[in-house]
Amino acid sequence: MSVAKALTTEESITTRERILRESSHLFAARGYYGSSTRDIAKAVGIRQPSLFHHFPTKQAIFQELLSYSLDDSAAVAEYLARAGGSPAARLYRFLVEDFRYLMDSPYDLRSIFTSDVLLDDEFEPWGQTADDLYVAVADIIRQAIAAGEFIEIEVSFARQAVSGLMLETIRERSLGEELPAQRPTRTADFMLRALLADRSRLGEIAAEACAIEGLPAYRDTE
Amino acid sequence: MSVAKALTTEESITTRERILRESSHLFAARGYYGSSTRDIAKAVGIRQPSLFHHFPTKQAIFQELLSYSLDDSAAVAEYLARAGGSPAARLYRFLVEDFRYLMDSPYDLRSIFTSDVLLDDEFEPWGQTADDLYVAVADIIRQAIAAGEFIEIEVSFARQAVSGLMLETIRERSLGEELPAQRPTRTADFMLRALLADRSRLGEIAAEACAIEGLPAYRDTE
DNA sequence: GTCTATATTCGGATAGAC
DNA sequence: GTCTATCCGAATATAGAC
Repeated sequence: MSVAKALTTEESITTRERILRESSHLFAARGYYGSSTRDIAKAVGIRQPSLFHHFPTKQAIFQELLSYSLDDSAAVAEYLARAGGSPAARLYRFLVEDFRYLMDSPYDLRSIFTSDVLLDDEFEPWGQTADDLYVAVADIIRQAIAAGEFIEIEVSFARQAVSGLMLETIRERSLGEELPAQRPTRTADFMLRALLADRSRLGEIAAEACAIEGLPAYRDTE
Repeated sequence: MSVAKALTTEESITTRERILRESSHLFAARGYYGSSTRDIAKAVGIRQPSLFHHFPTKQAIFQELLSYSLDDSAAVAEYLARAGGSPAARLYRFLVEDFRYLMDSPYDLRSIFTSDVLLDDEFEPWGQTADDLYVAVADIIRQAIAAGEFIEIEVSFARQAVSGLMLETIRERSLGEELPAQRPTRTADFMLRALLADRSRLGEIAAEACAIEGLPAYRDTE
């Protein structure tokens, strides 16, 4: 019954949504410029000009994927940067939330993070959003160092380590097999182990992270 | 005097080498398919058809960059996977060596690691080399867990964390400013802090890592 | 070793029928 | 909402002069 339901759900996906999903996989595999509108159309099962009924340009497809992957993450990071309580717990919560969102997404978002294109003028607004996200994460790390929860470490370096782990997770997911459900917490554990001044607080911090409330919701597909 | 020397050195770079350097930057910024041979030629300061005097195809340029970034790293990782002594120290040494190589390289090797293209048939041999590299690193990690030096952690996850950090370092370097000279050891420290069962052994392990001898040499440019 | 000129294929996007 | 047919610019690569 649940299989039948799943199939029904699959079949009710709109063409527009299928374009987004197939595009994300092609962009991830061959880059934005390496994926032609003909490739996308073929993957979706329509002819090339039919794409332009759903999106005005190829750019618009990519922009929608960018917006999906960045807007909500940035909102969550900025919320957590301003929230109270343990900064370490807030970083932990961000990692768990963001990984889960990326893991469960039907899109393969590698091309956004590897960002062949993010520097281009056409996509500049999202370069800005990506910056906001980075600044918010760096801010949480700075707070954790100031509070003595993290070791003395260069903030930009720690922030980059976070990005590196995220990117690698997205990449792995797109290589095929499903990632285990514990992956988000495991990744957050890993990160915190490297950063905490007192490793034995990890359990306590994870518990506090779970209790944080009021986060902005992530967008659904469809 | 040393500045004059440096300038002389700069000016003695061959056209072929300049093609490799400019290509690597373009590939990193806009992807392999997003960078035309016209773009490359313009960056080098010659006309587009002149490229084909130095490389038979555009593919061949990318393949040379692939070979540069993967062959020696894989050789070093495989040597260290078979070497004796502390596995943790061997992983540490690999991280330091590989980061230094990537940091000091005149090429921007992001496009190789983000690998839009590595899955393509045309570049299949280097997909294999990348696999060899990953297997060797995973093997060192496995040895360290078995020896009780590392916490019980999923090997593939730890290996991915290594890749993520590497990628992020390459990316950062290419965004502009020079990275500090301590970056390789700092990165290795970070990684080991997350992995070690007993964090206090870090100093001792770094010292043993420095003492490892007989590593295959990395290639020079020109 | 670099140039001009050009062959040829493939890219994004539009017009208009159904 | 999808199709066929088509425009037009840009892509890789070659030929042959200097």
